[in-house]
Amino acid sequence: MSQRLAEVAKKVGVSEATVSRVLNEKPGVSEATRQAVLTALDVLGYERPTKLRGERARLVGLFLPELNNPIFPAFGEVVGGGLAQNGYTPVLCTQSAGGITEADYVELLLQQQVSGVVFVGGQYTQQDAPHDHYARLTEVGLPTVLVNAPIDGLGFATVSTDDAVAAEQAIAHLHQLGHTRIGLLLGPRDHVPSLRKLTAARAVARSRGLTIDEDQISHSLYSLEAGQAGATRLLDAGVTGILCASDPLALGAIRAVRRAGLEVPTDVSVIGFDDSALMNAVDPPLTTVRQPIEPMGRMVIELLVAQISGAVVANDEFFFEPELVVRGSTGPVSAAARERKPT
Amino acid sequence: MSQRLAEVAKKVGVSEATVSRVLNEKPGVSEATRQAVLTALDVLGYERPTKLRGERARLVGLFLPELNNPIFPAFGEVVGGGLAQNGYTPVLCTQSAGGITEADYVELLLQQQVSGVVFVGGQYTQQDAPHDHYARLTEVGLPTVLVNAPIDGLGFATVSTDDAVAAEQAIAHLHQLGHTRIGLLLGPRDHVPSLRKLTAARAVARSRGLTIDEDQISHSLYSLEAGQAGATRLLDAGVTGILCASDPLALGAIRAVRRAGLEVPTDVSVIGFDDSALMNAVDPPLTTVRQPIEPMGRMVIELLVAQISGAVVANDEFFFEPELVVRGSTGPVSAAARERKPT
DNA sequence: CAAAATCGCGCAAGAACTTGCAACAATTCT
DNA sequence: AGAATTGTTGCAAGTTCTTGCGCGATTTTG
Repeated sequence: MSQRLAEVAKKVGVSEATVSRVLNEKPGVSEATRQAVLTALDVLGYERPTKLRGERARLVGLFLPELNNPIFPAFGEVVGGGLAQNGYTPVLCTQSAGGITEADYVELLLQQQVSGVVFVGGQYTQQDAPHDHYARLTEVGLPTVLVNAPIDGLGFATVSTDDAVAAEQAIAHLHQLGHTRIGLLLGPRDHVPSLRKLTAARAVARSRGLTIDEDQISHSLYSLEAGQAGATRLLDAGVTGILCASDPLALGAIRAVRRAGLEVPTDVSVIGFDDSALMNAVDPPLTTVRQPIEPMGRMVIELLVAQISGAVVANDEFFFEPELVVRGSTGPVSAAARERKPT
Repeated sequence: MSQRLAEVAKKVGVSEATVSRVLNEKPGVSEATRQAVLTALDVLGYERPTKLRGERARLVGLFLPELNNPIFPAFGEVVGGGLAQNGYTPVLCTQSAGGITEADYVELLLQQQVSGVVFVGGQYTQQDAPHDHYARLTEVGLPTVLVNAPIDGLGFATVSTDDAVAAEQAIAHLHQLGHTRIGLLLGPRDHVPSLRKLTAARAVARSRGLTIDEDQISHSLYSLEAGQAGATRLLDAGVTGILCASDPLALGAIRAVRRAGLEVPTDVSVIGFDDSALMNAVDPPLTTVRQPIEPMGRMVIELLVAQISGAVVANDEFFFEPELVVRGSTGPVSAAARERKPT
């Protein structure tokens, strides 16, 4: 490994001086020789010093928790597109089971000298998960934007859907349809957006004279199958309307309803959350609370780009109002349903 | 910018020698001093030489053409997970409109010294798109694996779903149900997998005494809306069964059928392709030809890892047999449908 | 067609970085 | 307590890389 520069020089048949000039973008080297040197550099596995790598690739880390729930690819598309338009290249980091951890990804991105990081989901959304690696980001002052949950004490700019409004709209919709026993199908117990929905739902319910007991709340993982299992428990508790924390959970709930020999929305109404792709094509078309991902994505880009260009942005949490999209999975509570009792 | 090392040394209050030792991970430096030097390095914006950036991040570029069609996130999940299990970090590259081109991404990955590249889709699947940047990959001998279409003359290992078998299964299924006027809703005219399906479908149709005329073939972009438009044309031609080149196209076709005042599958049968997520939850549940993405993904990983570790793998195209999944969007041709004539 | 200008390149001096060695301090052993 | 051991650091010599200068080749100009 010794005599690296000399070795390259010998390979191309030029002097060390010429190689050095190529490496430092100095003038006085013909294009032909320059290419020859660069080729030899690659052939010999010589790592080009950073200066030579064109202008620094302006990379931005983009964390998506998973790709199964279509809302995350959708966020990825919006944010990734916005980054590209601003001249940044998104490096998508998805947590795949058994693989690389979020902390590993953060180190990796720091090594790659990324210009910034966007988290659309990750450990920060779960209170009990390790949060230590986020401190690394503040340490080196890396521009960072979070989506849908803040991290206390680290002062990251955050862009969130207003979960309280979402819960309020959903509960109001169900209540107006005559539902009084409403179940909540949420994510894990320490998941911030789920907690926020829970708190808001309880408050709204109370103000409308309803109660949401413990057995009307189900925490599960964010998969269709887990949703089906959780919803089955809720049905046992006699609920006639289910508010779900994601669209896949809602699809699981619909499956659970059918498995119980009931129909949606005749016997049980189901509301999803996200309005991810194809939710108008499922059976029945899903009533759901839409996250305004386009404006949120634009805000994320704006905050990130501002930080990268050195501006000190307000490290507030910016809330975006969701929108209830009424389709076919909710309806008036039926007489039969009103009779149905907890088992 | 001169005297870089000396400058750092002065800042920390040690000799150049010590800084040099830290930079090269040499022993004989106390942990405290090491940290002090590293901090000063960051503070002064000194770019750490690559050696110091932990062990080289083993990156692998993963090209997905888009994220709207759920089959691509699904591929991403399988391949990304497999890479992680083998100690590689996937860098997902998705073509976002107006942003960075595929050629740019390739250059970027080369600069980042990736260990290999996987293409799940991209310009190589379209015969008329520029292919020049792929030659760069062979030039530097970067391990590369393609999915679902080969590139002539460059000798990349390729893993594909057998489009011929897919077309055969779909046509056979429709024919058995009594359909004789079968339409093809395909991707762009120069899209290799679509061409392969077209060729195979025509051959199978001929062997069964059917014909597929020009007006029974529709080429469009791969979006639900484009599919709807294309399918409308096919319905005008009087087809009773439509074979689509992707699931979103099939959903577009179903929408077109309904727009025409007809029903699926009573009046028109629709077959998708991919069996992407949620296709059993749409209305009606979609009959589709499943791409075996799990085994394909494993093969991709195997081929890539073998190449990275220096093995010379056969640059063949490996074909995987798809599987017809019969659900609710196909049914026997009705008397009314048989009467329906081209407009 | 020759003189002049320009360009590309190697030489060699010097700058930047690495490393063997010895000095010094802290700790452990006798 | 004193000696030995271990670990940390700076000095200075050795490598490796950068750059000013001039030579020769090629192109341009009168």
